[in-house]
Amino acid sequence: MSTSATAARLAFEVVKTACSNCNLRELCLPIGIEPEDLKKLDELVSTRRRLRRGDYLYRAGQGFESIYAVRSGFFKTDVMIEDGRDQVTGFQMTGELLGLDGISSEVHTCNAIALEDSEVCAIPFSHLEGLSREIHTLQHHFHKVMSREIVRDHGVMMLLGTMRAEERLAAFLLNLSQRFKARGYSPAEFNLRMSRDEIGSYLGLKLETVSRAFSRFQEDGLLSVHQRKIRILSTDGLKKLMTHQRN
Amino acid sequence: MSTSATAARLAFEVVKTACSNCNLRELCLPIGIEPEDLKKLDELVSTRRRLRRGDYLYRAGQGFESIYAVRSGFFKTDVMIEDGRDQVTGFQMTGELLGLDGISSEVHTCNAIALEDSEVCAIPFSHLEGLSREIHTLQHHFHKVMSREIVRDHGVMMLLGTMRAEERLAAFLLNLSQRFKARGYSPAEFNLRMSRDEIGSYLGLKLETVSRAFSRFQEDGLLSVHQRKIRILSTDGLKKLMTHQRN
DNA sequence: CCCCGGGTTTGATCCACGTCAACCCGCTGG
DNA sequence: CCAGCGGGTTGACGTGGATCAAACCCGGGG
Repeated sequence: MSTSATAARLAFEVVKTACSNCNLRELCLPIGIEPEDLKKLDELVSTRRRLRRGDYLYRAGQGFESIYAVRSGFFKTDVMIEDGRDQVTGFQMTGELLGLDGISSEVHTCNAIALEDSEVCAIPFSHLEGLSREIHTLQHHFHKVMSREIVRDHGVMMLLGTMRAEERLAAFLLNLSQRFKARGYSPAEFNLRMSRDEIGSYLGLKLETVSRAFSRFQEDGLLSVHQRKIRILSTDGLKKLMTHQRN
Repeated sequence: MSTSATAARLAFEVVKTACSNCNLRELCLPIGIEPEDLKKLDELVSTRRRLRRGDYLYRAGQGFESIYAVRSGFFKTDVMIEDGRDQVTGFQMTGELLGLDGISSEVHTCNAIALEDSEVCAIPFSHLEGLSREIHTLQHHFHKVMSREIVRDHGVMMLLGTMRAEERLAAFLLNLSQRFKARGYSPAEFNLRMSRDEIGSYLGLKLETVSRAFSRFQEDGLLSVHQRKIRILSTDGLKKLMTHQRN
């Protein structure tokens, strides 16, 4: 498969990166590391990489060798099957990890695409494994991160398997809201980095359905929507919508 | 939550278990381990546990301390949300691991239930972490297993998000078939351990829809179905159904 | 032997979401 | 300033699967 075309123009740069003073330590990997281990940790991140909106961080089929921590920006990952159908499997924001799917077969199984200009730290996986043999807390934290990804996926399966359109969108918005909040941004007002189509793909809906759900939420006074600018007017309303409805 | 009721009657037994001569080594964890490491490995599995059909291996909310390898039998895992809705997140057979979801928060996030009389090896997670610091290949293999779980979940998300009822069932049957084959059983003829309802829950469908799809496959000569006894008559037919259809 | 009950099948009807199509809005570039 | 365009909204209509309901099948117990 000729996936290298656009990927080729991606620029690498070796940077003197310091995990030890990175202000998003807790979100990424190194939580609760002993001071004396911090300098070892700094060797972990060998390269920093900048991406422009639309750039691929990696593509399905490419060899796997690093996982990536989002330093800034916003990504989506998607998978594709033979017949051309594809689906967004996740959206990643600052402090979150990308590429865990590649470990199993040494090959990336999905595409990771920047939804806005972004910057990531590349963490060579073999280094990570090596270092996590020395630093217990790093090892354990990494395992937790992988496990959390599994739990998150179960949540999405639940959403896709049992929830109706408006519930899915409500769940999606509440999740985003909370993640923005955790990063110090307003949980009530933010703008979406992804299109209606991408939201739909993630939620197993068509973009028209997503659009209608947005309109409905606005009519009901739960939200104000202007293009991709979202303001949540009633978190409770959204939550109620999810829990209560039917079944 | 009073989850301890039925769980209480589960019997533990400390067994002299030997991973080193377990005939499903390759499926479970220890692949490609050096001979001298094998005896260390044997200390890993501290307890064996037998379960009867319907028994819970663990419940959502219980503290996490071990992962489990299925030695024999068949399990399902399911998650539940507040309002009572639940969904089957997976079916596990011989040689597969259970409990990876519990690592992230030290608490199990789903229920694991035996669908037939089964036996599992309990692998205390802290032991596993300790040993994987010594044995590189164990560490790496474990990471691969976790990653594979993530990839599998993405596949299910794809299925739930983009496939129609019959495609879902076809994909499900092909997957089962392949897993039976990998274990030395017939890929063409097997009997399902789970009810139509459980299949439906896993596939995001109602049991009636599952039942109708089975009937349709039978009419079309792809399958013969008698109760839970399945015989696949045309693997290609099932595959074609998945790839080709619509969209 | 029949009765009972859980799981399954099948049919008739309903409805949430998909599909198709028109239109709109805000941006970019000529 | 306007044209063109990609993304978004809205409406009319079709349909796949849910829902409701009845009947069936099979194993187990009296």
